[in-house]
Amino acid sequence: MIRITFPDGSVREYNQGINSHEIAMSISPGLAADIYAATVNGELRDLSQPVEGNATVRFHKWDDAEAKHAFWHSSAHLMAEALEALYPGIKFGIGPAIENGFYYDVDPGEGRVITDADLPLIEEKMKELAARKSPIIRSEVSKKDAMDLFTAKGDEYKTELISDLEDGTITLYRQGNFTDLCRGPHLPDTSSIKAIKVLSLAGAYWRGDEKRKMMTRIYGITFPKQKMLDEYMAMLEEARKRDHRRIGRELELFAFSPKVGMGLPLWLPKGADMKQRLIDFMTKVLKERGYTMVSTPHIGNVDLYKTSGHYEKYGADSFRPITTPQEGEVFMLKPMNCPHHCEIFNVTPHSYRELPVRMAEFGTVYRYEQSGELHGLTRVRSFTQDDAHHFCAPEQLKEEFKSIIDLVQYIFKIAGFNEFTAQISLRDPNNHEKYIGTDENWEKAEKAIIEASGEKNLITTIAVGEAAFYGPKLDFMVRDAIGRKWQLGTIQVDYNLPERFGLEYTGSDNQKHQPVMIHRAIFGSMERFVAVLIENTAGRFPIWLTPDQAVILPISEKFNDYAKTVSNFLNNYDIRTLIDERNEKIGKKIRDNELKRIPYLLVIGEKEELAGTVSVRKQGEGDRGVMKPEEFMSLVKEEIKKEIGI
RNA sequence: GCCUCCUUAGCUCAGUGGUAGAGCAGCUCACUCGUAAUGAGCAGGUCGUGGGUUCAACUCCCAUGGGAGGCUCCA
Repeated sequence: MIRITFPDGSVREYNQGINSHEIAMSISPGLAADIYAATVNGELRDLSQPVEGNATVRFHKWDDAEAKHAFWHSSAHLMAEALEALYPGIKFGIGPAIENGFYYDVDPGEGRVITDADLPLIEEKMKELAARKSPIIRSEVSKKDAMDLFTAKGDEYKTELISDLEDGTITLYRQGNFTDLCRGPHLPDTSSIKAIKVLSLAGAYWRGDEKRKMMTRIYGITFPKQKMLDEYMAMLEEARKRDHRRIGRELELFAFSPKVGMGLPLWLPKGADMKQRLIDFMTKVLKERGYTMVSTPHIGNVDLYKTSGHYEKYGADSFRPITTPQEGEVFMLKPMNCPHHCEIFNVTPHSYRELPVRMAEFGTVYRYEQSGELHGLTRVRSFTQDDAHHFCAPEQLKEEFKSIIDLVQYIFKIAGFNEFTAQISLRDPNNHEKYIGTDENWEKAEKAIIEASGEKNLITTIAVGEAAFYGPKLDFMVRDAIGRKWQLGTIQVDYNLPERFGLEYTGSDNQKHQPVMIHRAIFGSMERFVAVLIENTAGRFPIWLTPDQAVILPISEKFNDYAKTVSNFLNNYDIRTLIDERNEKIGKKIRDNELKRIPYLLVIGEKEELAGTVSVRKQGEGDRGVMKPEEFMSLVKEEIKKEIGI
């Protein structure tokens, strides 16, 4: 008999050789049907693997990442089995579970191409195979046997993977006619894979190396219930509707023109207006928080970037240098603002009494991103950073961090991102050569970040070894309305540039000291921030920010004059108000303006003109009743005050 | 950059080896209207660009521009 301990502390006894699935079954068949993997003595295992000896067992239901992982990993194998049946001789790379579903990288073989039209066929085959309820069988093999098996099959990708593995740790999983090299864990059989969708195709380099072969990556997702798949597909559809590129065009916020150049955004009047409003708001907040605004040119002498080290690091991947009629004179488009800011710091001598210096700029930078990397406003070749640099003494780091975290929290709240997390990136303690700066300073900085985050109650994860070579950092991730994560703000400590630019200040000891530099951005870039804002709000922006706050809808052209009176009144009070003067029925005007996401629709007709009122309709919510223009104005002002406190 | 796919009117999309269609948007006219699409008419495209095959190309082939998804979340 063996003793099994459960997470709640209870203990049950079983015969030798029992597996997790059978244990779950003994508790209740309902539980057994709900679980997909088990953690046995802290190790993630197949349900069908026997439990040896006394053990603690924790079952994983669907909501656990471990369960989804096993489920999707087995689904990847199921897809591979289908692919092998459909395309004999196909070769397999890797096929992992991912955050949403799974993929398999395959090489269909010379001259064979898998296209979108094939996806439904693969899906059908998977359904057919899943219905066979084949058991998924694990086996441990020697390195040699594994090598022989996949060599015989001619699968050079698997043999390459095996050659990197330790003998004695290699396991295979087989279901039906398909055997795969795999660590597991897996489902006991394919019967629980009920809802299957093969989603898309993509190219992916073998082992992520662009010098190696391009594999065909097939993405899919599966669920134990059809309803869950339906919900997932609905979520994808919702994400598609919120796509900032689509909404950006519909609401006339921004555009791209191949003639201007790919990745170079054109801000249309409404989008430019919104962007400027964000900049104005941020500028006001920064000034209140002890920042000084600076402004620097869009180009800089190549020597500037040689000094900063950016030329060496990014020069080859960037826009080409700009030459002038003057022999030997070379400029570059500015890829970042920091070198310019360092030179501003260097213009005057500094005393410890002035520190910290907080220098901010909405600086437009230019980076030659690879054409395939470009994406809407989130990945562009010219963008405006809400950049700032703090120059401070090492002992001021923690306070500076706290002030920035505070600012980030404030701005995110106003922008409507109520849920966010932060990642602290520290250096790899075993690889000191990789980093610049003294151990003492690194320890100080890392301690400052960790303590500041703790004191500001940030939810953080710590990533060891993820720091930049020049310093540790703190990155912020927001979660949007449909659960997607976006990286927005970043705070980075830098010991590199102060050294390269010879920055210094005079301390209380009358000695020269090197300041520490902090790079930080809250929005990240105006482009990216607007994109995330669009996707988060689906174009229903906060009223303080939205391009048009109200639109007046006259019932007929007879009331256009009264509409002008009301619109003049509201515009005088800075309520951004339009009139829909088109000769259309009121239903049509309402529909069109609802689709434009204008927060308030003011219907006016004979009754309103006689009473001197407006009939207020809130976007997406419907009729709010009749009120005087003054009352409506106060209502909007009140709402803005709630949003941004002004 | 690389892989797969897409590229037809301002937008969303049909379409066929015999030189183009719809809806919406736009314009004009009528209606002067009460909370998510009034009706009629008009106009709008050398089918992304450049080659090739063909009696004939929007359609087939090649090149090129642009767009979409993706390019380790590791056996």
